[in-house]
Amino acid sequence: MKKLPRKIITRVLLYIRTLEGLLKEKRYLVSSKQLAEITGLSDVKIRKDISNFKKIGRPRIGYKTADLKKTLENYLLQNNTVHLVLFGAGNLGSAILKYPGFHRSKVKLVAAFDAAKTKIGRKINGVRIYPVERAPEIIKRCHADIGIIAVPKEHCQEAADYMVLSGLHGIVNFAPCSISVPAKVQVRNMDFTIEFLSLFCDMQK
Amino acid sequence: MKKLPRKIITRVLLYIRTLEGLLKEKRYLVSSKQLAEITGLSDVKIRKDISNFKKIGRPRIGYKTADLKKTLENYLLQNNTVHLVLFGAGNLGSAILKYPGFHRSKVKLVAAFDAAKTKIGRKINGVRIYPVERAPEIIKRCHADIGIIAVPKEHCQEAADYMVLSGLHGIVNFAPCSISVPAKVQVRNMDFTIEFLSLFCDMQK
DNA sequence: TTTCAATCGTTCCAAATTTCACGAATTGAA
DNA sequence: TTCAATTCGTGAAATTTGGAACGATTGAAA
Repeated sequence: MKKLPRKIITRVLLYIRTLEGLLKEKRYLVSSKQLAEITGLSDVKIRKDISNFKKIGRPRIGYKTADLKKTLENYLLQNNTVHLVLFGAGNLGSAILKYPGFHRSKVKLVAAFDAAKTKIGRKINGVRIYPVERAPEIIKRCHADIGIIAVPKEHCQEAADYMVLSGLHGIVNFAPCSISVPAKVQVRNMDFTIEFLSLFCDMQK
Repeated sequence: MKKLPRKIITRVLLYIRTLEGLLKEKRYLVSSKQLAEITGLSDVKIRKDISNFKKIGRPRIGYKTADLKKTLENYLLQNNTVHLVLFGAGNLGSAILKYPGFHRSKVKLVAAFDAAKTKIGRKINGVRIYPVERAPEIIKRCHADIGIIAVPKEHCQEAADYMVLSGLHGIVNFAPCSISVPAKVQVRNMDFTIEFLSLFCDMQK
């Protein structure tokens, strides 16, 4: 099947999250219009996104919540668990390690790295902290998929280099600086300041 | 002047961040091509973004770093400081309170709210934590612009309601759930799980 | 002075994305 | 059974976004 653009992938993941919530509330049927109300997207867009996968909806009825969720998950995630490693166990890093949203989901944080001697060997929320030098070895051993950068921006590129060296092909960068990596490595930047400011500018109508 | 789409705003904020970095390195001239290399965007796109504001570049030379930064800032931020309030001083909330990236930027976190009696009255990084009931009063008093949701998802909608009640028109939601707010309120969702999964799906080519 | 190379700014075009419009399917009620 | 109402799925139009091409400008070198 064809590769989907990122926008659609992100929305579909939002549908999956929403469907999970609906299932918890025992709502076993849902229409694109209801999903639209919850998510704030348009119903047509939702139907079109869904139609990338399978004709699973029934006119006049909507979708079976569980079936739709399963269909979307099968296509996007195929029962995979995404393995994450974290660089930087400071304030933000620790918060990510303790993030409860991961617990029962398809995401697992398997190791953390830090430069501070005092932190090494400790465990946070069951995840051990290693010295950065051991990153390549450990990342390969535990088959990590994605690296998270949560180090001060002075060490941002260094962390990225370790990740590339370790064979990671995906990086989520929380540091407020750009990194330089080979083209095959995908980077997603999450600069809180930029997020806040961009929302603010948007608000100024 | 015309309102710019969000994508451009976000990129321009990235240029501003990049230009700040260049100034620190005493690089007083920069070309669109150099900015492209640093940011990973295309030089044409960068020139086009910049041309929304003013003809400030000089062929064969590029842009004066300081002037360009000032031009972009003037248009987008107009010397405003964005005032943030935080709901939820747990792990993630505390990390945001301690986030060093805000210090010398246009963003200021002015108050935090939490439901836990034990946290109320404490200060984190100079920001006092108040009971949520006092949110409307305090938010109005300190002219906050944007609210950050960092509460467990069970209390997500409640936090959003307080924000709307307090007159906020922008919300950044870190909780993994959708919120329902009036149309005039802008919401930006930051679900870490979705970010990681979407990057992962993208990587699967 | 003239020429050349680099870089900006802009127009035009292609691709991607969203919205619109509508036919098809299904259920429930008359 | 027939009709009305609802909702899906989709082709087409419209909008947005990104990219290619290119003229214009500038500084430097011959």
